[in-house]
Amino acid sequence: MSIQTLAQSLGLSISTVSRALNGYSDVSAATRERVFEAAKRMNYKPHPVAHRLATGKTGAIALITSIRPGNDQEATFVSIMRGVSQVLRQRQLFTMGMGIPMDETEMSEFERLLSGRLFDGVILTRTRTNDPRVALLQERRVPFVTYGRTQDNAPHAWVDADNVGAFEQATRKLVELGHRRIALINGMPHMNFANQREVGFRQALQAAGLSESACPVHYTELTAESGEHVATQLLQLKSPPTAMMCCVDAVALGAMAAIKKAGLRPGADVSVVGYGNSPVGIFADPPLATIDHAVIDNGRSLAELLLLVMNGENVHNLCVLEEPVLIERASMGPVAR
Amino acid sequence: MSIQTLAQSLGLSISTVSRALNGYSDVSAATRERVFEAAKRMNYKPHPVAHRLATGKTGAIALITSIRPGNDQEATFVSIMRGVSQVLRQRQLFTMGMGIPMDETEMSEFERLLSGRLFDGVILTRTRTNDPRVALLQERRVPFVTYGRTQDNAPHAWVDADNVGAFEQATRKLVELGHRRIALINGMPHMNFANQREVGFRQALQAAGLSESACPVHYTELTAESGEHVATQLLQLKSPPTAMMCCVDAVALGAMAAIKKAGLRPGADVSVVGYGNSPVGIFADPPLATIDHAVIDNGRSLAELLLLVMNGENVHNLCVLEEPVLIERASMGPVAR
DNA sequence: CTGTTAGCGCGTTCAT
DNA sequence: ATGAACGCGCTAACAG
Repeated sequence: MSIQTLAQSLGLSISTVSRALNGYSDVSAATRERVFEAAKRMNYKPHPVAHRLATGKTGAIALITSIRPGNDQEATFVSIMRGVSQVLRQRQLFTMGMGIPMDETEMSEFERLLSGRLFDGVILTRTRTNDPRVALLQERRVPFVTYGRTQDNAPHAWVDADNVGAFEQATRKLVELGHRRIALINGMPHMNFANQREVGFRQALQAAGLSESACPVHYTELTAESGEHVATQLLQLKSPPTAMMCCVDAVALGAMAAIKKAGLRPGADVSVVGYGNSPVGIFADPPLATIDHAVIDNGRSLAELLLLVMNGENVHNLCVLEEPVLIERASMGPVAR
Repeated sequence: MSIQTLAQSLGLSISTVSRALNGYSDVSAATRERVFEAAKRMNYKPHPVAHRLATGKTGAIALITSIRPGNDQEATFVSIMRGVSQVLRQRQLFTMGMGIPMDETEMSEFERLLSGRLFDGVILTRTRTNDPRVALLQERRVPFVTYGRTQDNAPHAWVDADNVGAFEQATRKLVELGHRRIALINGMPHMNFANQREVGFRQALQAAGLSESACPVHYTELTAESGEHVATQLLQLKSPPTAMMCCVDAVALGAMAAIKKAGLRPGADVSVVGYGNSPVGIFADPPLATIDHAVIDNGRSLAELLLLVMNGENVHNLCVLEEPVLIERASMGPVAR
């Protein structure tokens, strides 16, 4: 069922049928009617691939993340996909989630993906402070938006949480609760979100006049296992921290486990704060204090910005900064004395 | 940089260049060399869309899941994607994750997706006992494999865990520990995995001669919140269960929270068993007994089966049944007396 | 208003 | 061993 057979059965030329279907004004109302009726009756659908070849548009966008072992943050990816696809579906666009391994093959895989021309635009997640993928997207002039900012790349559209502010605020809160030895269990510092959270953390320390030596920073994988491992080490220090800021909830849950295994009570003896408000955190024991983060809304914002970028909008002011909210729960409390 | 310009710069015809590039035997070795050299030098890549139009192949496969609010099982989707893409990448195939909302628009969206011709094959997750999506894939003759079996559909290739055996075994273990009132907090029964887990559960009850009335089954969303809600109700029964089998870990974590709020100790007063071996379970308090499930391996299997199906293999014996493993942890213990 | 024609970029059969 | 010519299915510039 091609446009050809449809045209023949109508006794019209292919181009007339095409223009009728695509809503051109230079076709008579009567003809348009006939064409639409016949198309519906014969259940004609334009061949998408031929359509793509002729127009250069694919009708799909890619949501790209990096995948690597030892990363339990996968649920957020699907949440973002949910928000993105919800918006793009209304525009008849497909959202395709794609994962690229974060190893030595990364850039060649990324390049292969871009060369595949499967999509009209890209949403790139998990940005790094200096992100070669962003550079390549810009070089290729692919419309894109990032989830998370960068630091050393040329300007681009982005959606991000105010990581600095969130960690500054949460750390300050711990200071107000009397904590003077606060550790940060952070993600790898080349990940931009981790970098920012550390900045916020240090700002709060400095404002409070806390010594850096009493407030160690560790970099680790984003897993409960890593969180437990690092927290166990921290608790063996001569002057162990009385509070631990954790870059994500999974790490925080691991840290709580370590605290309990050391015979201490999270929230009472050692405070723990996570990030992400993951659904199980509220059911942890004690419930996990965390920083809430509207991931699905971010997905919607990403989609809306991408539509603007694909529409040729100037990229410079296309950004959305979300303010996360500290959720105080029992894992966070006054310093023990 | 099309094949045309490449051919011109070589003083060859388009067809010769094409055949040289595609490894046809009827082209001289010398010419082949020249063509390859020039292609590399000029960085020629065939236009993927034109290639797709000419061949009918897209070089991509879709991993499709249904998305809906109140479902915390999203991490498994990314794990599967990881396994699938790992295998398919070696074949130069792209893996695209796509989510379709599980509501009244589902089938029209699914149809639109299939009509988009963005992929050569499909992996369909979260099967239902009677799955209209499977029926449509068969009608359209799209090569596909499901993650999870169906019951009322025509035969198809699948990968699945032995849900019946896993829940039968875990429930039997609870019986051996002395439990006589065991509840099942299950997913919606039209989801095939939930249906199967209930079958296994009931088999164990029957074998042990336990009364159905003492062993209630509840159907709920796959969230910690729902788990807590249902468990709270269960604990208010006149003869509350001494053990709770939960269809997923998130529900189990919620159930444990409910048990604690009721002043009881999970594992000592009320045993809890989950499913999925989610990474935070081992750090729960007490550590969560669960059923381990090699999700990434399943992803690899899915990819391998799909390659066979796309290769025209007969579908009837294309299936992989995984045996999950019960992991006994402290949330599971002898019945209190 | 409608039809003719020319791409889009590639794969492939059929002569030579 | 090579080239000419056609098909894939559709869009769009041009002519009438």
